[in-house]
Amino acid sequence: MKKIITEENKIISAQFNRVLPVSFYGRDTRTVARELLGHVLVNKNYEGMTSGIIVETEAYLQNDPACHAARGMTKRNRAMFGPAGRAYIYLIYGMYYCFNVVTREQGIGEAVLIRALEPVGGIEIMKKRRGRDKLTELCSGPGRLVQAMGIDKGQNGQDLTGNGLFIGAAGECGHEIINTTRVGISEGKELPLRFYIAGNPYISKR
DNA sequence: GTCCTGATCCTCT
DNA sequence: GAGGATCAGGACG
Repeated sequence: MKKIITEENKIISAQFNRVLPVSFYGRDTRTVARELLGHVLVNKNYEGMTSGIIVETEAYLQNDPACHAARGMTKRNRAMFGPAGRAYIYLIYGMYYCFNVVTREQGIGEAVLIRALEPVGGIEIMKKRRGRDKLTELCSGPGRLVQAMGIDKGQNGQDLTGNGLFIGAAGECGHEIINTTRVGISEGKELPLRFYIAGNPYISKR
């Protein structure tokens, strides 16, 4: 399993120009969360380009008590109600940012939280940003991957099909996907809305 | 205005 | 395994 993904890295690296279209995101949130696994998140800025394979996601649905959008639109969660394929970035615990991908049609507040990446490109930049050398400590958690990728709160609402921040399409990986319950929430934790690639060493623990 | 909470991570013990 | 760091948004008055 691990070998397949590592092999895939080289192929994916050459395929960054193929970007997932808006139609990919404008579907059922659980489907998007599951199908995002294996694709590649890319961020380009003045420091260079960083990228990683998405290995862990969580779906947040509109009628879900754990979802920020459950109580309607506010200034904070406005991006979740925007068009599909946009970024929703917010501050958590006063210190860390979480990166989400907006799904469904405009006006519906649903999104997919990206929880972990397998680092692929710009690893030296990631190490510098994180102050860590171990690959498994670069992107294994929502706050960590935002820091490693150099994602900024100013990118909240940004179109993920354009330049700079986007998700590149990877080929069929043939990986096994585990569907289980979410992490770090108090309500709605019984719902099986977390997805990750079986046996991947880069998923967040717990 | 004040208070409280939280989709986390890191550093200790 | 426990607790601290740190702050924007939301609830309330």
